[in-house]
Amino acid sequence: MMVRVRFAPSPTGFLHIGGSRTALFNWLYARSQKGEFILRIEDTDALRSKKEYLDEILTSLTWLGFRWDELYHQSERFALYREYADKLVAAGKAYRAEKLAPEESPDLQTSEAGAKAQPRGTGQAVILKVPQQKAAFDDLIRGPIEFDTAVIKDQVLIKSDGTPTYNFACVIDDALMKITHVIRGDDHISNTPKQILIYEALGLAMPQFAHLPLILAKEGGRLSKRKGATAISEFREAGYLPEALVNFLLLLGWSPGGDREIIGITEAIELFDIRKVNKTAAVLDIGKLNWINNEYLKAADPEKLADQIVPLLAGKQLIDKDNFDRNYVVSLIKLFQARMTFVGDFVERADTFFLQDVPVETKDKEKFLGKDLSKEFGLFLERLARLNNFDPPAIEAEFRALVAELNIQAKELIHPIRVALTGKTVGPGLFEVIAVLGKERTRLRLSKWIKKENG
RNA sequence: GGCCCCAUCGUCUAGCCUGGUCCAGGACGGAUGGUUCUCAGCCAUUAAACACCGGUUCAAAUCCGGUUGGGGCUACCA
Repeated sequence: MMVRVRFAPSPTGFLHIGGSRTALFNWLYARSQKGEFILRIEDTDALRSKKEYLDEILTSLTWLGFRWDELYHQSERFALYREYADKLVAAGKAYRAEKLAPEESPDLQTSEAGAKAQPRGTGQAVILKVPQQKAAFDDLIRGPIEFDTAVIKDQVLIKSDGTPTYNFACVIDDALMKITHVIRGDDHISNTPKQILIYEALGLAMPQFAHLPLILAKEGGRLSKRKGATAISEFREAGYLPEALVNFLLLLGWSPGGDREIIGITEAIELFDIRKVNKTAAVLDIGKLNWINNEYLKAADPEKLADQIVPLLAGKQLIDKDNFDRNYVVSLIKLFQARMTFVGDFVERADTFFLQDVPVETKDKEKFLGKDLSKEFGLFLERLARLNNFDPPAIEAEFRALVAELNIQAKELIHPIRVALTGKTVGPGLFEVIAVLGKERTRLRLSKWIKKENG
Protein backbone atom coordinates (compact mmCIF):
# COMPACT_ATOMS: atom_id res chain seq x y z
CA MET A 1 0.00 0.00 0.00
CA MET A 2 1.21 3.45 -0.94
CA VAL A 3 2.29 5.43 2.11
CA ARG A 4 0.39 8.69 2.46
CA VAL A 5 1.11 11.19 5.21
CA ARG A 6 -0.17 14.65 5.84
CA PHE A 7 0.86 17.85 7.51
CA ALA A 8 -2.18 19.69 8.78
CA PRO A 9 -1.40 23.20 9.97
CA SER A 10 -4.03 25.59 11.17
CA PRO A 11 -3.61 29.08 9.71
CA THR A 12 -4.15 30.70 13.07
CA GLY A 13 -0.48 31.47 13.49
CA PHE A 14 2.83 31.43 11.67
CA LEU A 15 4.74 28.26 10.96
CA HIS A 16 7.34 27.91 13.68
CA ILE A 17 10.08 25.46 14.66
CA GLY A 18 7.64 22.97 16.13
CA GLY A 19 5.33 22.88 13.14
CA SER A 20 8.14 22.74 10.64
CA ARG A 21 9.75 19.83 12.47
CA THR A 22 6.43 17.95 12.23
CA ALA A 23 6.27 18.86 8.55
CA LEU A 24 9.85 17.67 8.03
CA PHE A 25 9.28 14.29 9.65
CA ASN A 26 6.13 13.74 7.61
CA TRP A 27 7.81 14.79 4.40
CA LEU A 28 10.88 12.72 5.19
CA TYR A 29 8.82 9.66 5.95
CA ALA A 30 6.93 10.05 2.68
CA ARG A 31 10.17 10.47 0.74
CA SER A 32 11.89 7.57 2.44
CA GLN A 33 8.91 5.30 1.75
CA LYS A 34 8.34 6.59 -1.79
CA GLY A 35 4.98 7.78 -0.60
CA GLU A 36 2.97 10.97 -0.85
CA PHE A 37 2.93 14.07 1.28
CA ILE A 38 -0.41 15.82 1.61
CA LEU A 39 -0.87 19.33 2.90
CA ARG A 40 -4.18 19.98 4.60
CA ILE A 41 -5.13 23.42 5.83
CA GLU A 42 -7.26 23.14 8.95
CA ASP A 43 -9.12 26.40 8.62
CA THR A 44 -12.42 25.46 10.20
CA ASP A 45 -12.22 28.36 12.61
CA ALA A 46 -13.14 31.24 10.32
CA LEU A 47 -12.58 33.81 13.03
CA ARG A 48 -9.04 32.88 13.89
CA SER A 49 -7.82 31.77 10.47
CA LYS A 50 -5.98 34.50 8.58
CA LYS A 51 -4.79 34.64 5.02
CA GLU A 52 -1.47 36.16 6.04
CA TYR A 53 -0.78 33.11 8.18
CA LEU A 54 -1.71 30.78 5.35
CA ASP A 55 0.60 32.62 2.98
CA GLU A 56 3.43 32.50 5.48
CA ILE A 57 2.96 28.76 6.05
CA LEU A 58 2.95 28.00 2.32
CA THR A 59 5.95 30.22 1.65
CA SER A 60 7.94 28.76 4.52
CA LEU A 61 7.15 25.17 3.61
CA THR A 62 8.26 25.86 0.07
CA TRP A 63 11.41 27.61 1.24
CA LEU A 64 12.28 24.62 3.42
CA GLY A 65 11.86 22.43 0.37
CA PHE A 66 8.88 20.35 1.47
CA ARG A 67 6.96 19.97 -1.76
CA TRP A 68 3.44 18.65 -1.26
CA ASP A 69 1.61 16.33 -3.63
CA GLU A 70 -1.93 17.43 -2.80
CA LEU A 71 -3.44 20.43 -1.06
CA TYR A 72 -6.80 20.61 0.72
CA HIS A 73 -8.68 23.24 2.70
CA GLN A 74 -11.09 22.01 5.35
CA SER A 75 -13.20 25.13 4.93
CA GLU A 76 -14.19 23.80 1.50
CA ARG A 77 -15.34 20.47 2.86
CA PHE A 78 -18.00 21.37 5.41
CA ALA A 79 -20.78 19.59 3.50
CA LEU A 80 -18.78 16.40 3.65
CA TYR A 81 -18.40 16.52 7.41
CA ARG A 82 -22.14 17.16 7.88
CA GLU A 83 -22.91 14.23 5.64
CA TYR A 84 -20.89 11.87 7.81
CA ALA A 85 -22.34 13.37 10.97
CA ASP A 86 -25.83 12.70 9.60
CA LYS A 87 -24.89 9.09 9.02
CA LEU A 88 -23.93 8.76 12.66
CA VAL A 89 -27.18 10.33 13.82
CA ALA A 90 -29.14 8.02 11.53
CA ALA A 91 -27.27 5.05 12.94
CA GLY A 92 -28.08 6.18 16.45
CA LYS A 93 -24.45 6.70 17.31
CA ALA A 94 -24.75 10.45 17.66
CA TYR A 95 -27.47 12.89 18.64
CA ARG A 96 -28.40 16.49 18.11
CA ALA A 97 -28.44 19.00 20.92
CA GLU A 98 -28.90 22.69 21.58
CA LYS A 99 -25.84 24.71 22.39
CA LEU A 100 -24.70 24.11 25.93
CA ALA A 101 -24.72 27.01 28.30
CA PRO A 102 -21.19 27.85 29.45
CA GLU A 103 -21.73 26.57 32.97
CA GLU A 104 -23.81 23.58 32.04
CA SER A 105 -22.22 20.27 32.61
CA PRO A 106 -22.23 18.09 29.53
CA ASP A 107 -24.00 15.25 31.23
CA LEU A 108 -24.71 12.64 28.64
CA GLN A 109 -27.83 11.15 30.19
CA THR A 110 -29.85 14.38 30.25
CA SER A 111 -28.56 15.98 27.09
CA GLU A 112 -29.93 13.16 25.04
CA ALA A 113 -33.50 13.82 26.04
CA GLY A 114 -34.12 17.00 24.07
CA ALA A 115 -32.20 15.81 21.08
CA LYS A 116 -34.77 13.84 19.22
CA ALA A 117 -37.29 15.11 16.69
CA GLN A 118 -35.52 18.42 16.24
CA PRO A 119 -35.10 19.42 12.60
CA ARG A 120 -31.49 19.63 11.56
CA GLY A 121 -29.63 22.75 10.58
CA THR A 122 -30.63 25.57 12.84
CA GLY A 123 -28.26 25.91 15.74
CA GLN A 124 -28.02 22.28 16.69
CA ALA A 125 -24.80 20.49 17.36
CA VAL A 126 -24.16 16.87 16.53
CA ILE A 127 -22.65 14.98 19.42
CA LEU A 128 -21.11 11.54 19.49
CA LYS A 129 -22.27 9.10 22.11
CA VAL A 130 -19.13 7.87 23.74
CA PRO A 131 -19.41 4.22 24.71
CA GLN A 132 -17.53 2.89 27.70
CA GLN A 133 -14.72 0.79 26.39
CA LYS A 134 -11.00 0.69 25.91
CA ALA A 135 -9.46 2.66 23.09
CA ALA A 136 -6.01 1.35 22.28
CA PHE A 137 -3.47 1.92 19.57
CA ASP A 138 0.08 0.95 18.86
CA ASP A 139 2.15 4.07 18.43
CA LEU A 140 5.06 3.72 16.01
CA ILE A 141 7.27 5.72 18.34
CA ARG A 142 5.87 4.96 21.79
CA GLY A 143 4.47 1.49 21.53
CA PRO A 144 1.07 0.45 22.89
CA ILE A 145 -1.07 3.14 24.53
CA GLU A 146 -4.47 2.47 26.05
CA PHE A 147 -7.22 4.75 27.31
CA ASP A 148 -10.39 4.05 29.18
CA THR A 149 -13.10 6.05 27.43
CA ALA A 150 -15.09 6.31 30.64
CA VAL A 151 -13.12 9.47 31.29
CA ILE A 152 -14.10 10.94 27.92
CA LYS A 153 -17.37 12.78 27.72
CA ASP A 154 -19.62 12.83 24.66
CA GLN A 155 -17.80 14.57 21.84
CA VAL A 156 -19.15 17.41 19.76
CA LEU A 157 -18.72 16.50 16.08
CA ILE A 158 -20.51 19.39 14.40
CA LYS A 159 -20.83 22.67 16.27
CA SER A 160 -24.13 24.51 16.35
CA ASP A 161 -22.84 26.88 13.68
CA GLY A 162 -22.55 23.92 11.33
CA THR A 163 -18.75 23.70 11.31
CA PRO A 164 -16.96 20.52 12.33
CA THR A 165 -14.79 20.18 15.41
CA TYR A 166 -11.09 19.47 15.02
CA ASN A 167 -11.26 15.79 15.94
CA PHE A 168 -14.15 15.05 13.62
CA ALA A 169 -12.84 16.85 10.55
CA CYS A 170 -9.45 15.31 11.19
CA VAL A 171 -10.80 11.75 11.19
CA ILE A 172 -13.06 12.23 8.17
CA ASP A 173 -10.20 13.75 6.19
CA ASP A 174 -7.55 11.29 7.24
CA ALA A 175 -9.88 8.46 6.23
CA LEU A 176 -11.08 10.02 2.96
CA MET A 177 -7.61 11.15 1.98
CA LYS A 178 -6.38 7.62 2.60
CA ILE A 179 -3.75 8.71 5.05
CA THR A 180 -1.79 5.64 6.13
CA HIS A 181 0.39 7.24 8.81
CA VAL A 182 -0.60 10.09 11.08
CA ILE A 183 2.62 11.68 12.25
CA ARG A 184 1.95 14.56 14.61
CA GLY A 185 2.92 16.16 17.91
CA ASP A 186 2.74 14.55 21.28
CA ASP A 187 -0.02 16.91 22.31
CA HIS A 188 -2.38 14.84 20.17
CA ILE A 189 -1.94 11.62 22.11
CA SER A 190 -4.97 12.34 24.22
CA ASN A 191 -6.96 13.24 21.10
CA THR A 192 -6.24 9.86 19.62
CA PRO A 193 -8.76 7.82 21.67
CA LYS A 194 -11.46 10.33 20.77
CA GLN A 195 -10.57 9.91 17.13
CA ILE A 196 -10.48 6.14 17.41
CA LEU A 197 -14.04 6.25 18.68
CA ILE A 198 -15.06 8.16 15.54
CA TYR A 199 -13.27 5.73 13.24
CA GLU A 200 -15.06 2.88 14.94
CA ALA A 201 -18.48 4.51 14.90
CA LEU A 202 -18.11 5.12 11.19
CA GLY A 203 -16.48 1.78 10.47
CA LEU A 204 -13.50 3.47 8.85
CA ALA A 205 -10.04 1.97 8.66
CA MET A 206 -7.58 3.46 11.11
CA PRO A 207 -4.17 4.79 10.11
CA GLN A 208 -0.99 4.10 12.04
CA PHE A 209 -0.09 6.74 14.59
CA ALA A 210 3.32 8.18 15.38
CA HIS A 211 3.50 10.85 18.04
CA LEU A 212 6.52 13.09 17.92
CA PRO A 213 8.02 14.54 21.10
CA LEU A 214 7.20 18.17 21.66
CA ILE A 215 9.74 20.94 21.33
CA LEU A 216 9.88 22.97 24.49
CA ALA A 217 10.85 26.58 25.01
CA LYS A 218 14.08 27.35 26.86
CA GLU A 219 12.02 28.77 29.71
CA GLY A 220 10.05 25.55 29.93
CA GLY A 221 6.62 24.79 28.57
CA ARG A 222 5.61 24.50 24.98
CA LEU A 223 6.58 26.88 22.24
CA SER A 224 4.25 29.85 22.03
CA LYS A 225 4.21 33.35 20.64
CA ARG A 226 5.80 34.58 23.83
CA LYS A 227 8.22 31.72 24.24
CA GLY A 228 10.59 31.00 21.41
CA ALA A 229 8.09 30.35 18.64
CA THR A 230 10.00 32.30 16.05
CA ALA A 231 8.31 32.22 12.65
CA ILE A 232 10.20 30.33 9.98
CA SER A 233 9.91 33.40 7.80
CA GLU A 234 11.98 35.27 10.36
CA PHE A 235 14.79 32.76 10.02
CA ARG A 236 14.57 33.20 6.29
CA GLU A 237 14.71 36.96 6.58
CA ALA A 238 17.64 36.83 8.97
CA GLY A 239 19.49 34.88 6.31
CA TYR A 240 19.62 31.36 7.64
CA LEU A 241 20.07 28.76 4.93
CA PRO A 242 17.08 26.46 4.54
CA GLU A 243 19.27 23.36 4.37
CA ALA A 244 20.88 24.35 7.68
CA LEU A 245 17.54 24.88 9.35
CA VAL A 246 16.33 21.52 8.04
CA ASN A 247 19.49 19.84 9.37
CA PHE A 248 18.86 21.46 12.74
CA LEU A 249 15.22 20.36 12.76
CA LEU A 250 16.26 16.86 11.79
CA LEU A 251 18.40 16.50 14.90
CA LEU A 252 15.60 17.70 17.16
CA GLY A 253 14.18 14.39 18.24
CA TRP A 254 16.01 12.12 15.88
CA SER A 255 19.57 10.91 15.45
CA PRO A 256 21.00 8.52 12.89
CA GLY A 257 23.01 6.95 15.70
CA GLY A 258 26.70 7.46 16.13
CA ASP A 259 28.29 10.86 15.87
CA ARG A 260 26.74 12.35 12.76
CA GLU A 261 25.75 16.01 12.97
CA ILE A 262 25.90 17.51 9.50
CA ILE A 263 23.46 15.55 7.38
CA GLY A 264 22.22 16.70 4.00
CA ILE A 265 18.65 16.13 2.97
CA THR A 266 19.43 13.38 0.48
CA GLU A 267 21.26 11.41 3.10
CA ALA A 268 18.57 12.13 5.64
CA ILE A 269 16.00 10.53 3.35
CA GLU A 270 18.12 7.39 3.22
CA LEU A 271 18.80 7.24 6.95
CA PHE A 272 15.48 8.36 8.39
CA ASP A 273 13.64 5.81 10.47
CA ILE A 274 10.44 6.92 12.16
CA ARG A 275 10.76 4.17 14.77
CA LYS A 276 14.02 5.68 15.96
CA VAL A 277 12.49 9.03 16.81
CA ASN A 278 12.98 9.97 20.47
CA LYS A 279 10.25 9.93 23.05
CA THR A 280 11.75 12.78 25.01
CA ALA A 281 10.75 16.39 24.51
CA ALA A 282 13.58 18.58 23.21
CA VAL A 283 14.42 22.06 24.42
CA LEU A 284 15.06 24.52 21.65
CA ASP A 285 18.62 25.87 21.57
CA ILE A 286 19.26 28.40 18.83
CA GLY A 287 22.98 28.29 19.53
CA LYS A 288 23.27 24.94 17.82
CA LEU A 289 21.35 26.21 14.83
CA ASN A 290 23.85 29.03 14.52
CA TRP A 291 26.71 26.57 14.50
CA ILE A 292 25.03 24.38 11.88
CA ASN A 293 24.27 27.41 9.77
CA ASN A 294 27.90 28.45 9.92
CA GLU A 295 28.92 24.96 8.82
CA TYR A 296 26.69 25.25 5.75
CA LEU A 297 27.83 28.80 5.15
CA LYS A 298 31.47 27.74 5.06
CA ALA A 299 30.67 25.10 2.48
CA ALA A 300 28.31 27.23 0.43
CA ASP A 301 28.96 28.42 -3.11
CA PRO A 302 29.80 32.16 -2.89
CA GLU A 303 27.88 32.85 -6.09
CA LYS A 304 24.74 31.35 -4.59
CA LEU A 305 25.24 33.29 -1.39
CA ALA A 306 25.55 36.41 -3.49
CA ASP A 307 22.08 35.79 -4.87
CA GLN A 308 20.79 35.88 -1.34
CA ILE A 309 22.91 38.75 -0.12
CA VAL A 310 22.54 41.21 -2.98
CA PRO A 311 18.88 41.97 -2.23
CA LEU A 312 19.76 42.57 1.41
CA LEU A 313 22.51 44.98 0.47
CA ALA A 314 20.26 46.74 -2.01
CA GLY A 315 17.55 46.96 0.61
CA LYS A 316 19.94 48.78 2.89
CA GLN A 317 21.01 51.11 0.05
CA LEU A 318 24.54 49.79 0.31
CA ILE A 319 24.58 48.98 -3.39
CA ASP A 320 22.49 49.96 -6.36
CA LYS A 321 20.87 46.73 -7.43
CA ASP A 322 20.92 47.74 -11.08
CA ASN A 323 24.47 48.90 -11.13
CA PHE A 324 27.04 47.28 -8.89
CA ASP A 325 30.20 45.26 -9.14
CA ARG A 326 29.07 41.69 -8.55
CA ASN A 327 32.59 40.31 -8.60
CA TYR A 328 33.50 42.69 -5.81
CA VAL A 329 30.54 41.50 -3.73
CA VAL A 330 31.46 37.87 -4.35
CA SER A 331 35.01 38.46 -3.25
CA LEU A 332 33.69 40.07 -0.07
CA ILE A 333 31.51 37.05 0.54
CA LYS A 334 34.51 34.75 0.24
CA LEU A 335 36.26 36.85 2.82
CA PHE A 336 33.40 36.71 5.30
CA GLN A 337 31.88 33.28 4.68
CA ALA A 338 33.50 31.55 7.63
CA ARG A 339 32.84 34.55 9.86
CA MET A 340 29.09 34.72 9.41
CA THR A 341 26.52 33.13 11.68
CA PHE A 342 23.79 33.84 9.18
CA VAL A 343 23.64 35.78 5.98
CA GLY A 344 22.11 38.88 7.56
CA ASP A 345 25.26 39.04 9.62
CA PHE A 346 27.21 39.86 6.49
CA VAL A 347 25.40 43.12 6.03
CA GLU A 348 26.29 44.14 9.57
CA ARG A 349 29.93 43.19 9.28
CA ALA A 350 30.88 44.24 5.80
CA ASP A 351 28.92 47.36 5.09
CA THR A 352 30.79 49.89 7.14
CA PHE A 353 34.02 49.66 5.28
CA PHE A 354 33.75 47.69 2.09
CA LEU A 355 30.72 49.27 0.62
CA GLN A 356 30.90 52.77 1.94
CA ASP A 357 33.42 55.09 3.51
CA VAL A 358 33.02 55.46 7.20
CA PRO A 359 35.15 57.55 9.55
CA VAL A 360 37.30 55.75 12.08
CA GLU A 361 35.77 55.56 15.53
CA THR A 362 37.45 57.92 17.97
CA LYS A 363 38.74 55.47 20.52
CA ASP A 364 40.34 53.29 17.88
CA LYS A 365 41.79 56.36 16.23
CA GLU A 366 43.50 57.38 19.48
CA LYS A 367 44.83 53.94 20.15
CA PHE A 368 46.08 52.93 16.74
CA LEU A 369 46.48 56.13 14.83
CA GLY A 370 47.41 58.53 17.60
CA LYS A 371 51.00 58.47 16.50
CA ASP A 372 52.03 59.90 13.15
CA LEU A 373 52.58 57.07 10.68
CA SER A 374 52.86 59.20 7.56
CA LYS A 375 56.26 57.84 6.66
CA GLU A 376 55.30 54.18 7.11
CA PHE A 377 52.02 54.52 5.25
CA GLY A 378 53.73 56.45 2.47
CA LEU A 379 56.43 53.84 1.97
CA PHE A 380 53.84 51.06 2.02
CA LEU A 381 51.77 52.80 -0.64
CA GLU A 382 54.85 53.24 -2.80
CA ARG A 383 55.51 49.53 -2.62
CA LEU A 384 51.90 48.66 -3.39
CA ALA A 385 51.90 51.03 -6.35
CA ARG A 386 54.65 49.00 -7.97
CA LEU A 387 52.70 45.74 -7.71
CA ASN A 388 51.38 44.16 -10.86
CA ASN A 389 49.75 41.20 -9.14
CA PHE A 390 47.63 42.76 -6.44
CA ASP A 391 47.02 39.55 -4.56
CA PRO A 392 47.47 38.68 -0.86
CA PRO A 393 50.83 36.89 -1.17
CA ALA A 394 52.35 39.70 -3.21
CA ILE A 395 50.99 42.34 -0.85
CA GLU A 396 52.27 40.44 2.14
CA ALA A 397 55.72 40.09 0.58
CA GLU A 398 55.95 43.85 0.10
CA PHE A 399 54.72 44.46 3.60
CA ARG A 400 57.20 42.06 5.16
CA ALA A 401 60.03 43.64 3.21
CA LEU A 402 58.95 47.05 4.45
CA VAL A 403 58.85 46.15 8.14
CA ALA A 404 62.23 44.48 7.78
CA GLU A 405 63.58 47.65 6.25
CA LEU A 406 62.06 49.81 8.98
CA ASN A 407 63.16 47.30 11.58
CA ILE A 408 59.80 47.18 13.32
CA GLN A 409 57.44 44.37 14.27
CA ALA A 410 54.76 43.51 11.74
CA LYS A 411 51.94 44.04 14.19
CA GLU A 412 53.04 47.55 14.97
CA LEU A 413 51.94 48.46 11.48
CA ILE A 414 49.26 45.88 10.72
CA HIS A 415 46.79 47.14 13.29
CA PRO A 416 47.02 50.83 12.41
CA ILE A 417 46.62 50.00 8.73
CA ARG A 418 43.57 47.85 9.41
CA VAL A 419 41.97 50.63 11.43
CA ALA A 420 42.81 53.24 8.81
CA LEU A 421 41.46 51.04 6.05
CA THR A 422 38.38 49.59 7.68
CA GLY A 423 37.61 51.66 10.74
CA LYS A 424 37.60 48.46 12.72
CA THR A 425 40.08 46.70 14.97
CA VAL A 426 38.90 43.26 13.99
CA GLY A 427 38.30 41.66 10.63
CA PRO A 428 39.73 39.32 8.03
CA GLY A 429 43.47 39.01 7.44
CA LEU A 430 44.89 42.37 6.46
CA PHE A 431 46.47 41.31 3.19
CA GLU A 432 43.26 39.74 2.00
CA VAL A 433 41.40 42.89 2.95
CA ILE A 434 43.81 45.01 0.94
CA ALA A 435 43.56 42.70 -2.05
CA VAL A 436 39.78 42.86 -2.03
CA LEU A 437 39.69 46.58 -1.44
CA GLY A 438 41.97 47.04 -4.42
CA LYS A 439 44.80 49.38 -5.09
CA GLU A 440 42.77 52.52 -5.49
CA ARG A 441 40.59 52.29 -2.40
CA THR A 442 43.64 51.35 -0.34
CA ARG A 443 45.54 54.36 -1.61
CA LEU A 444 42.68 56.76 -0.94
CA ARG A 445 42.03 55.54 2.57
CA LEU A 446 45.64 55.37 3.67
CA SER A 447 46.45 58.76 2.15
CA LYS A 448 43.99 60.39 4.54
CA TRP A 449 46.42 59.61 7.33
CA ILE A 450 49.48 60.97 5.64
CA LYS A 451 50.38 64.48 6.71
CA LYS A 452 51.88 66.54 3.93
CA GLU A 453 54.89 67.94 5.80
CA ASN A 454 56.51 69.70 2.89
CA GLY A 455 53.32 71.15 1.47
C1' G B 1 -7.90 17.37 40.50
C1' G B 2 -8.58 13.19 36.60
C1' C B 3 -6.34 10.76 32.39
C1' C B 4 -2.00 10.18 29.29
C1' C B 5 3.25 10.74 27.85
C1' C B 6 8.35 11.36 29.23
C1' A B 7 13.10 11.23 32.37
C1' U B 8 21.61 10.26 30.25
C1' C B 9 26.44 16.45 30.75
C1' G B 10 23.59 23.63 30.76
C1' U B 11 21.50 22.10 25.54
C1' C B 12 20.92 18.30 21.27
C1' U B 13 22.00 13.31 21.74
C1' A B 14 24.70 7.82 21.41
C1' G B 15 24.12 3.63 24.44
C1' C B 16 18.66 1.08 26.74
C1' C B 17 14.78 -3.30 22.90
C1' U B 18 19.00 -8.13 22.64
C1' G B 19 21.71 -6.55 31.03
C1' G B 20 28.58 -7.25 31.58
C1' U B 21 32.81 -4.45 26.21
C1' C B 22 30.14 2.52 29.83
C1' C B 23 34.71 4.64 36.27
C1' A B 24 28.91 6.42 30.00
C1' G B 25 30.74 8.31 23.76
C1' G B 26 29.91 12.59 20.23
C1' A B 27 28.22 17.61 19.14
C1' C B 28 26.78 22.78 20.66
C1' G B 29 27.96 26.07 24.40
C1' G B 30 31.95 27.04 28.52
C1' A B 31 37.22 27.13 30.16
C1' U B 32 42.51 26.83 28.77
C1' G B 33 46.43 26.68 25.17
C1' G B 34 48.21 26.72 19.88
C1' U B 35 47.71 28.91 14.85
C1' U B 36 55.62 33.97 13.39
C1' C B 37 48.38 40.47 12.66
C1' U B 38 43.17 41.06 15.42
C1' C B 39 38.35 38.59 15.02
C1' A B 40 36.11 34.44 12.96
C1' G B 41 37.76 29.71 11.51
C1' C B 42 40.86 25.56 12.48
C1' C B 43 43.66 22.29 16.05
C1' A B 44 44.55 20.47 21.00
C1' U B 45 43.38 19.96 26.17
C1' U B 46 39.65 20.32 29.95
C1' A B 47 35.19 20.71 33.33
C1' A B 48 30.26 18.71 32.89
C1' A B 49 25.11 13.59 33.14
C1' C B 50 22.78 7.81 33.85
C1' A B 51 16.52 12.29 38.79
C1' C B 52 15.57 9.46 43.52
C1' C B 53 14.27 4.93 46.27
C1' G B 54 13.42 -0.06 46.22
C1' G B 55 13.32 -4.86 43.54
C1' U B 56 15.18 -8.78 39.92
C1' U B 57 20.27 -10.54 38.82
C1' C B 58 26.72 -13.05 39.90
C1' A B 59 26.16 -8.20 37.28
C1' A B 60 21.57 -2.49 35.68
C1' A B 61 22.21 3.71 32.48
C1' U B 62 20.06 -0.71 30.40
C1' C B 63 14.57 -5.10 33.14
C1' C B 64 10.30 -4.26 37.03
C1' G B 65 7.69 -1.17 40.79
C1' G B 66 7.14 3.32 43.41
C1' U B 67 8.45 8.49 44.32
C1' U B 68 9.77 13.08 42.46
C1' G B 69 10.15 16.25 38.38
C1' G B 70 8.74 17.95 33.48
C1' G B 71 5.14 17.99 29.55
C1' G B 72 0.34 17.22 27.29
C1' C B 73 -5.01 16.68 27.27
C1' U B 74 -9.32 17.55 30.09
C1' A B 75 -13.42 23.56 24.76
C1' C B 76 -19.45 23.67 20.27
C1' C B 77 -9.85 26.14 19.64
C1' A B 78 -6.92 23.44 16.42
